[in-house]
Formats: sequence, C-alpha cells, structure tokens
Amino acid sequence: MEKNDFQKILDNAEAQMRKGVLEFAILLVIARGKTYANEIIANLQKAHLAVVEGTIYPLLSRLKNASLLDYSWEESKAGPPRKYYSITAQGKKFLSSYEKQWQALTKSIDNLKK
Amino acid sequence: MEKNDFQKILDNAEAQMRKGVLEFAILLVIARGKTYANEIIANLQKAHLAVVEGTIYPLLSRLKNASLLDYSWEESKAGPPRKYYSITAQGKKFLSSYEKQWQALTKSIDNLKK
DNA sequence: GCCAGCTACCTTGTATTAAAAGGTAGCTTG
DNA sequence: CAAGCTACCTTTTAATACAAGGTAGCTGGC
Repeated sequence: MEKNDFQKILDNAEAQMRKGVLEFAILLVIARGKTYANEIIANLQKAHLAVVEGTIYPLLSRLKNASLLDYSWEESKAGPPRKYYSITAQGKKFLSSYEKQWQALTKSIDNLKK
Repeated sequence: MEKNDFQKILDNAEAQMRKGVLEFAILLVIARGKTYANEIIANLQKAHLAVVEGTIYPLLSRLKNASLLDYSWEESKAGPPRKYYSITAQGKKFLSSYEKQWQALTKSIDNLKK
C-alpha cells in the first residue's frame, strides 16, 4: 500500500465518522440559537466538521419535516433573504435523546479499548 | 408527528452514528487479539454495537486489502474452519491515527455544546 | 453411515444518504 | 446596469450497511 492510499483510507474513515454525527452537530448548532444554512456551515467548519451546501439543505428539510426544526424568513442587510432555522420543543426532546445515545456510543468505544 | 415516527427517527439517528464508528470498533476489537467474524459480531453486540454478517465480511475484506489486517485459517473443534483476523503493523499505525481522529471528533462535539 | 442442525464462510440486491455539480435569483457596488 | 457575492435549492453519483440468500464443513443422534 502506498503512503497516499493510507491517507486516502484515513480520510475516508474520518469522513465516515463525521457523517455519523452530522445531524447531531447541526441540531446542536441550531439549539444555540436561530441560524441559517451558511452560518451553520461556517460554525461546523470552525469545529472542524466540514459540510457543504448539497449536504445541509436536504438535511434541514428532513429535520423540518420531522417537526424538529422550524424556520422563518428574514431579510439580510447584505444579500438575499435568509431562512433562519430554530429548534422546536420536540426538537429539544429529540436532541436530549440524541445526546444520551452519543454518550452511550462514546462509552461503548471506550470499553472496546480495554 | 406520531410517537412512533419520533422513535423511528431516533433509531435511524442512532444507526447513523453507529455506522460512523463501525470500522473503528472492528479494528479495536481485532487489535485486542486475533479473532474471527462471528466472534467480532458477538463482541460488538456486547458493546451494544449491532452488526450483521453481510456488513462485516465485506468490511474485513476491505481492511485486509488495505493491508491493515491479515488472516490465517484455523480449524475449529466444533464446526468449519475459521478465518482468524489479526492487525498488521500498518494496521496499528492506522488505528493510532484513527484514535486521534476520534478524539478530535468527540472534542468538536463537546465544543458545539457550549 | 447419514441427515438435521449448527457454524462459518461469502455474495447479490436494495435503500439510504453525503457529496459533487449545477441552477436560480436577490442584493450591492462600482 | 452588469459583475460578483450570497443565498436558496435540486439532480446525479458513489459509497456502504443491511437484508436476504447461498455454499459447505462438522457433529451428534438415530
């Protein structure tokens, strides 16, 4: 195996892990306060969780359809109007379950290291 | 949204997270000592990480092809011969990188909670 | 000594979904 | 008024976990 292959597989592995928590991460960001797609992307990037538009739009719609999120249009001072998403009461309940699952998962991984 | 939908979405979310760490978990299990598919499945189940055969066989082959794993056939006292997988030197290096990524990810998630 | 059941291997088909790529349109600024 | 930026969204592609189905070795009961 070439060095590049090693890196490629590692990158892929990293992407896989990221995917698994993407939805969780997005909910966490929105739970901090209403925000819109590009801002979410920027926030995730800061947290070293790369996401692109094509990923986030369908995901937001999915969460909206599940009544975990809601949105409202707001004008911007510089550019087209933005769709601000906020978390619903049900979304908060969901997020709380999600966090428990996340904790259980990290614990499981820790156990496997023994 | 009905109560059942909520659970369905939650289950799906949990499955997504599990998927992301599957490869990592399998490597961790094999790193503890040589083992074969059914034993790995049993181990993961103990750690509450459900996996089925159809998932694990292709994955093991992939890791073998990437030289992260190696295998040897060994006879069983009860049943057909088993393909025992063990981690290679390169696999150990890989796993170490993997662990760093995992740590970075959990840290990122923690930061998003603030 | 054979067949039922278990264990083990593996492959094929399906569904989900993240990412890539492309498309539309509002708004600002020179 | 056109170029460029920001924002929205959709369509296509590729990866991959799971479901389901298939082959075969070995054992134990009859």
